[in-house]
Parts: sequence; structure tokens; C-alpha cells
Amino acid sequence: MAGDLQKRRIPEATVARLPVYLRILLELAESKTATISSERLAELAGVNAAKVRKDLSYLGSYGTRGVGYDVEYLLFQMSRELGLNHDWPVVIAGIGNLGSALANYGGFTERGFPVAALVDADTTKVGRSLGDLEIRHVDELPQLVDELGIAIGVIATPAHVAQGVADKMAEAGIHSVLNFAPAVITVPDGVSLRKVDLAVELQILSFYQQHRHEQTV
Amino acid sequence: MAGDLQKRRIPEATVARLPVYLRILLELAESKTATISSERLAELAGVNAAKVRKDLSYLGSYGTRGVGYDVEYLLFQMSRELGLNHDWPVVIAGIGNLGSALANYGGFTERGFPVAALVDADTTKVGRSLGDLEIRHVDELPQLVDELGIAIGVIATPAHVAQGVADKMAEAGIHSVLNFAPAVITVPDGVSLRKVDLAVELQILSFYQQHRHEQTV
DNA sequence: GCGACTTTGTGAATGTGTGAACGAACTCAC
DNA sequence: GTGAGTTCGTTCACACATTCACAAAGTCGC
Repeated sequence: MAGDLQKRRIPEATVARLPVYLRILLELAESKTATISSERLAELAGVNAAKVRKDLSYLGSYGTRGVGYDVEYLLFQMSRELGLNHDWPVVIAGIGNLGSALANYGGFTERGFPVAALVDADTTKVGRSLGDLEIRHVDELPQLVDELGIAIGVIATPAHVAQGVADKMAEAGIHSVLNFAPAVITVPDGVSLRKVDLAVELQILSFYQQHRHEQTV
Repeated sequence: MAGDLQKRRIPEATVARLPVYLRILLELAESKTATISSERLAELAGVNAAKVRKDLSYLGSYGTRGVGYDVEYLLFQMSRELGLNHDWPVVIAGIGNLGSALANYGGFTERGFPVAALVDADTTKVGRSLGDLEIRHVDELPQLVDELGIAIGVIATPAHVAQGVADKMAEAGIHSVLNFAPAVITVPDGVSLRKVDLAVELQILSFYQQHRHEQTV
């Protein structure tokens, strides 16, 4: 009885896979596929079929035994669960090489994450335009967050200022941060943080490359 | 006796953290810090101290009880384990927005992953220069890999051609692939694959943002 | 050289994630 | 409506990862 309200806490590993399923379902919907089995979906997602069924079961019992999952319905439920039934405006901090590329990269807006603001600490950059956005000073974050309803902050600054920017974002009321800077940063409780570190990814690959021979002796 | 050779197989989770420790150690070395305790290193890496010790123990017993780890020595051992005692030339496939940014982003070369070649399938792009590299046609991959000793391929193409590029890379003898395209791709046995999907990261953040209220009732 | 203190390295306990297996629930042909 | 076939949802056992707790092994002051 006590555990009734909190019935389903979705495991982190599952949460990380849901967006992959979602993208596949979108493609299936586009190609007019009405239903999909866990087996086929698993194949497309590159995972085990049992895992797909378990993952989807956290969302509810949306499948039909003997048939599979209704693509449209599953899409609807999954979008709802992922919070994708509305847009989440994003601010990008640090308009250097990477920041500019991210700002120009259409993929964000397309998937419901419109780039609503750009900020930088460099006053020579402030005022310039990129696409149809003007670069603002990082100290204007609070107003920008407030006015534009910004929920997510993307950090594309040099490593040594990343923590400072994260602090400002948290202070401005941003609860989700995606960090591209090659630095470990911390955020207050209640703020979600994810990181993408390109060099780290390459180094992981390097490790396995290095050990490829030793491994399969 | 049989398990002697294969004494230490480093867990995946540990491998993913080693590059983070490495970066911190580099910073410590730069600031002339001679030794570091697992506790302090844990703090800097944002993890648990016991985890640090266990992770480092997979590399060997390089710490000194009562003292900590010698920064320089640990750096040396870790670099060796990660295969970072020499450069790993990289080819970037797909010179669009993201590909260009990656090519210009100095961070790769700086960390031992020089961008040695750029390829694209678009013949109007082939022949153009970016930085000091000329864009080559993707069909030249085998020669480029061979001549330049390329070990790692980075896919920054549109999703619908990513699998094809991955196939060509594997065929050309590349054993490590980093995929930025928003698509699930597969590679042959013996080839390592990692992915970075920006939209997926944002959607994961969106999930937790969506559930933030429900969670902490 | 001894005792107080520090810090590593690892065994054991706990928590999280995965995959096989199987009953339950559905479709379809006849 | 019955039987054969399909596919989901869930249980169970196991593998992997994390954290605690503590003996072992060092330092340092005197």
C-alpha cells in the first residue's frame, strides 16, 4: 500500500535507452509501420529483445501479446514519459568553435530543443549574431532563463571556466546541464548533469585498441 | 597457473573513468603536485574514494600506503595502459557543421589524436581545404588509412549514411569508431564502437526534468 | 626502534543491470 | 470454438559494479 504511489521508478539504464527506441519508433511511424514486435525493435536498437520488453514495461503494459506494440500509441506514451510533448528551450554557453557548431546544428530544434539563447563571457563576442540569435553576456542568464523559459543549459566553454558557468546556470534556475567542457563539474542537488567528453571517448577507444591483441591471444 | 597471464581484465566501467583520472593527474603534474591520495583524487573526479583505489588497483599496486600515489609515476603507468604513449591519427567522415567543428577543435590533437584526414561523399566538398587538410573522397579511405596509419574513425555524417560509412571504415582496416550520427550502427567483431548522441543526451535530461517534481514529493 | 597516524589494497556485502525461460494473453485458420 | 502459433510481461538466476570496512604497510616524531 505504501509503495503504490511510487509504483514505477525507471532505472537509469532504461532511461538512457528510451530515446533510442523513440527515434526508431519515429522512423517506423514515418514508414507507415503500424505495429512492431519487441524482437524487431531490439534488432533495430541493437539490444536484446528481453531488455526491450522489460524497458517498455516500465512505461506500462502498452503491448498486445501475439501482436506487438502499436507504434503510434507507444510513441505517444514514450514522448509523454520523456517529457517531449512540449519544447525545452536551450541556452548554449561559450560560443567558440564547438558552441557555434552546436548553435548551427539543426538537430536540436528538430527534436524539440530549440536553441533560445547564446551567452559568452567575452565582451568582444557579445552583441554579434549567429543565425538569428544575438550573443548575450553570461551575466544576463537569469533574465534570459526567466523570459524565455529556458530549462536546459549547454556548456561549451573552455574547461577552466566550466564550473563557474555551471554555478551561474544553477543560480539562474536551470535544472538540467549538459557539459561539453573537458572538466569535472558539480551541480547542486536537484540539478541533473550529463557530460559529453570527446577526448575521453577517444581515449576509451584507444584503450581497447591497445588491448586488442593481448585480449584475443 | 592458467589464469596467470590474463591476471587483470579491467572492467568497462573502470576503463571509462581512467581518462578522467588521467586528465586530473595531468593538471596536478602541471601544478607541481608530487603525490595525491585516493581521497583527494576522488573528490576531484567526483567519485567515491574506494572506487578510485579499486580502479587504480587494476593497473597494479602503484600507491604507497600512508602516502598516496606518485603523480608522475601513476601518469606514466596510466598513459601506457590507455595506449597514449603514442599518437593515434584520426579520420573524420562527414564534413558538415559538426564535422568541421570537430576538425577545427584543437582539443583532439592536443590529447594525442591528431586529425590526419577528412573525407566526405559530396564531390562538391572534395578538394576543398579545412585548416591544413584537404577533404578527400570517402572511397579513398583504404589508401588514407594505410598511408597515414589511421586507427580511429569519427562519423559525423547524416544518420542515413552512417552505417555505410562505418562499413567502409571497417573494411579499410579501422578498428575503432566514434559515431556522432543519430543512428544505431553495427560494426564487425573486433571493431570497437562508441557513440555520442547529442539529442539523446538532451532527451535524457528532459526525462529527469519532467520527473523532478514527482520524484521529490 | 616504538607508537600514533595515514592511506592503500582487497574481501565481503549490497545494489543494479542483463538475459533466459516460461506462463498468460492474444490472433488466425478452419 | 478449438488448436496452433505468436508475442508480451514477469520471474529468477547470474554477472557486473559500487561501497563499506579493515588488515597490511607505509610515514613521522622522538
